[in-house]
This record gives sequence, C-alpha cells and structure tokens, in this order.
Amino acid sequence: MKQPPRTNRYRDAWCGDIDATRAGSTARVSGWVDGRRDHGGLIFVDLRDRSGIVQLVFHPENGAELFAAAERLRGEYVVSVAGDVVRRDEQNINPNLPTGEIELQATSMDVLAESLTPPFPLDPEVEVDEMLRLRHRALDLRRRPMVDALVLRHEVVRTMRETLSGEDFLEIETPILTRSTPEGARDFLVPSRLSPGNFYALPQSPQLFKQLLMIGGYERYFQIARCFRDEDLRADRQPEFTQLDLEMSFVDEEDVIDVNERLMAKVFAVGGLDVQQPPYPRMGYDEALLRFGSDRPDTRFGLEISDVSEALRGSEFKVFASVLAAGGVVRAINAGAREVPRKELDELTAVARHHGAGGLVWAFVLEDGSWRSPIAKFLGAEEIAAVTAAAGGQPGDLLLAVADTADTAAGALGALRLHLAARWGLVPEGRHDVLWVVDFPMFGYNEAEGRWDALHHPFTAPTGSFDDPGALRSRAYDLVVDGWELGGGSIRINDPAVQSRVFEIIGMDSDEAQRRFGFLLEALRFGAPPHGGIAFGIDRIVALLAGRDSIRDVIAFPKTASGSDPLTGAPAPVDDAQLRELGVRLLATPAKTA
RNA sequence: GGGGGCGUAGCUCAGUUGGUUAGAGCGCCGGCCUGUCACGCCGGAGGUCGCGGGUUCGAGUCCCGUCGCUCCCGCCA
Repeated sequence: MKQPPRTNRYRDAWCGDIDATRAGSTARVSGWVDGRRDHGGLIFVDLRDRSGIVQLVFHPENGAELFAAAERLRGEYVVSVAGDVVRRDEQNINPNLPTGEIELQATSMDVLAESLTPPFPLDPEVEVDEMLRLRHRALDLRRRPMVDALVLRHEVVRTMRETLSGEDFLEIETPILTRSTPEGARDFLVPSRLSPGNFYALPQSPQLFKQLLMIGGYERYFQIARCFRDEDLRADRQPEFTQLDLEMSFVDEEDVIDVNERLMAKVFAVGGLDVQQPPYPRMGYDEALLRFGSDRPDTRFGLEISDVSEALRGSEFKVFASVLAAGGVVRAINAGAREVPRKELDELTAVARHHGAGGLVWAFVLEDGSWRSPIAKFLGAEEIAAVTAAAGGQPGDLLLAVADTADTAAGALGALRLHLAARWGLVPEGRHDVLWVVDFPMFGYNEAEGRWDALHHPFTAPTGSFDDPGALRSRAYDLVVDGWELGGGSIRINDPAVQSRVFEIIGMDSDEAQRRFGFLLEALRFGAPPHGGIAFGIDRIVALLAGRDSIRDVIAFPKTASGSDPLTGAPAPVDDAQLRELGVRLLATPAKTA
C-alpha cells in the first residue's frame, strides 16, 4: 500500500507493510485468517488484507482467554488483532514472505466475523473451476491473482486519466441509454416505459457522441467508457467491456498516433511490459495479411507466409491451376527443418480446414531439391524448384501451402502460423512486439449481402477516389501487441457530403441515413473541425500486461461464455407486471440460465 | 447456428477390457503437539460418478438425449 491506514479502532498498519523498522513497537491489524498452524502450546495465524500477509503468534502467556479464542479461529474468519511487532530469530525468518523478518505477537483480538469453510481453496496454486469461482466471486476476489489484476487495472486506468488530463483532454460522459443504430454488432435493447413500443439501445461505443463533442468545440475528449455488443463471447470478448475512448480536433493521423504512443508507453511501463520505446513501427494492412495472414500480426516469431503463385503460373496440376485461373493464390509457410510425423501433418491439415481452407499441401525439401510430398508427382522439377525458392526452402525444410482465395489462404495460414508457434514454443520468452497497422481498405465486399461494408466504420475518412470503392483506403490505424488488437481509430469524416457518399456506398439510401444518423449529418453542416481519435480495449490491455489468457481474469464481475452471470443469475425472467408496464409480450418461455 | 474438450468427495484429480464395498492428495471434524510458515503425528466423517433414458446378469466405464462450463469457426461496422 502506498499510504499507511488512517488509525482507527480496527488498524494502524497494513498486514503486508509491517517490516523490521517497526520491531519493538506495537501494531494493530485487521483482515482475514489465511491459515492457522496450531502447535498445541503455540499458535501461528497468517493474517491477510489487501496489502499482503503477516504472521500472528499467540502465546499462552498472553492470556488464556486470548489463546482459547485463537484455537477457535478458522480460515476466512475476520479479526482485528493488536500486538507487539517482534523481530524473528535468525533461524525463523521466512524469506518467502515480505513480512517474514517480523511477526506480531498478539496481545488482544476481536473476532469481527466468522466464516463458513470456503467452497474452494484461496491458494493461487490450485486451479479452480471458473463457474465455482464466479458463483462465489467475493471469495475469489480475495485470491492474490485477482487482487494483483485489479490493482494493475486501476494503475492502468489511473495512468490514462492522469496522462490525458495533463495533455488538456477533458473527461466527459456520454449516454448509456441511446438510440439503436444497428450497423455491425447486435444492439442490447432496453424497452421504454414512458414510450411503450419504443426502445433504447446500449451503446456499442461512444463514437457518434464524441464526434458531436468535437463539433461542439471541446477539442480533446476522453472517457473510460463501458460498451455493449450482443454477440457471442470469447476469451477476449465480453458483452460489456471497457474502452479508453478519446477524440481530438484539428489533428491528422500523426497527431493522434503521437499522443497515443506517449500514453501507451507509460501504460506498458506501469504494467512492466518490456517493449521498445516509441515511435512504434508501422505495417500496411496488405503487408500484414500477406506476411502474417492477419490484420493483427504477431511478429514475435518467424514462419512468415510467402506467395508462391507466380512459381505455379501455368501449372497443369489441376488444384493449383483452377485456383489461379479463378484469381486465387497459392501461399506457403516454410516451417523450417523439423521432423513432423504424418499424424501431426493431418492435424495441421485439420487446422487449415477449420479456418476455411479446402486442404493443406505439405512437402519436405530433400537434399537434391526434390520433394517428399503427396503432390510431388503432379509437379514438374522446375515448378518444385521455383516454389521452393519462392518460399525460401532449404533441404530438410517442411513447406505448408494453401491454394484458395487470397482472404482464405491468408486466414488459414495465419491461423496455422499461430498454431505452430504455440505447439512448438516459438515465441521467445519475455519478448513483446508493438506496432501500428495502417493503410486499411475503406470497404470490403460482402459476398453474402452483395454490397460494400465499411471495414473500420462508416465515419472513417477515406482517401482516394470514390470511383472504385474497393481501392479506397481509410485514414485508420490499429495498435497491435503480440497479436492482440489493443486499439483502433481513425481520422473521421468532417464533410457532410463525404459522409453521405459513404452511407450510399454501403447501401444506405439517404432516407435511411437521415433516419439513423440525421443528427450527425445535421451537426456536420454546422462547422465540423477536422478530427480523429482512437479507442483502446482496457480489458485486453490489462489481460496482456497481467499475462492472462482471458479478459475474465481482469474483470471483477465477468459473464460466462454463454453470457450469464452465475453470481446474480442474470439474465433472469421478470414479473408479468414489469412486462405489462413496458408493453412487452414474450414469444418464448424464458430459457434456463446459470 | 456449427465443431472440439471437460463434468467422479467441499477442492484438484485417478479409476485398467463393463465385474467385489468407487480411491488419492488437499480441505473439513476430533485428539496430541511451544517455532511453524505446504507444520507434524493419530483417528474420523464425507459420493444423485451433471441429469434422463437405453444396452447388459452387471454401467463411473458402452450407446442416445439433455444441461452446464470451456476453446474455436461463423458472428464481432
């Protein structure tokens, strides 16, 4: 703890902060019984508060009543104990405990609350079922890893607030009850009682409001904003999550990136993440997809992807020929000189298939340059040599190739790359790579719906000519660390005509645009400054810094993968009276939840 | 919506080819113990093998269904 507690009837010291400098004085501490070692004529108790643990010693000489009370203590009892801080004998020092040089020899104790036996051990070494942890979250939150994670989360948020406040940003709140504008993710809806039949939506982000704040002349805004998206969950996705949302006026990309590099360098430092200092490297979207098969590339290890299409141009092998003729590509990973048994190759094929590829071609490069591969007999020696060269193959290397559309090949090989890195332990210990991904396409073609979709969002400023939407680029930037997308932003559109044009391209006619976003289009007509900003996923940042795989471990009260909360039982049915008041009738009987 | 994994004591897990009374460690309860810190020693309690159905002389084990957790695909402007 940074400050000693204000002395009151319960404590004048934190358990974890008492050190040898206090030896010879008295102290009063309060907390939970972490453990008890009863030696019959002598009792040791580990007392825990948020700061840490201190050992209490109960001697019979200090009173029979006190000693008897100590005998009755059990795990998680809440006590307040006064005693003498005593330096331990040399042989009794516990080097594993920050307070291990001293102990508190108890002279009085108040038992403030008893506790049932906890349903699971609070020992961080024991991996406890997450459902059980969530059901008893108050107990789980006492566990050291949770305390550490939430303390870190606080430090991250504090750093953000202090840094941005120091750079003239204003923290301004935006509505949680707002209007549904379903463009991408599904909205959470809230029925309106005062206006039956109408609904509020919970915001997917404060995007439109922060643009209005810029038009309102606030220059620099930020918010620690809760955002809501009604989509399926993942280890790194919750239905409600927290973003650092910020926006700036009279800026271009370099200004936004500059502020945020300085900010994030401090955040990484607070988290003890050993990364390079800014400016951070930048990689184009096309390059990221080509070399790493992802728009959030993990650059900490090799296994880069090569395009070997040219080496196969004119190939008579029908799998490659048909893909290339249809405008597809053949791309390959050089997995290096590694003995990979047939069974594992089949697993790798399954990984590629799982991510959309029709199959996976494998080939071992032999000493004479030929291949040991199921498809070797279908290719000429020149083709084999050319593909090997294009993939940088040497004798002994394993090549893994996918022939498909560029998007599918990139996605499958990108996933395969991550799979191999995890399986073979290729990520160097302690290495962390941070980079900006830039030069995103403005639109991607949505095959299913037969129209263009905004790749970032439709308020992002495009560059290039509207004659060819597929060639338009956006003034967007994503911050990627170790393959995690930590944040993304852009320079926004501040010209109402351009904004209308973008809506048009994504298939929204002017009536619909007016209905959904009329308030923005109107505000843009009253003098919108050039502006841009970014939003960072705080849950992901903290999870990365804390070394956790799931953001659930850095959120005090998260939802399970099915979106339920085992603690409160949410979501839950409501009374008919509540529904009537809202003018809502159910079409389904309430599903059972956790 | 789809695919994979998991579900046995309070917790973490083992349980062979379907075969006696389902085990271990920790925790819990009782006893002993004055220097432990994963305290030690002795004793004890504790089971809807997620739930339902089926096959079988016999099911924790095999089959079908279902529920929950989890990872992934789709989805997430």
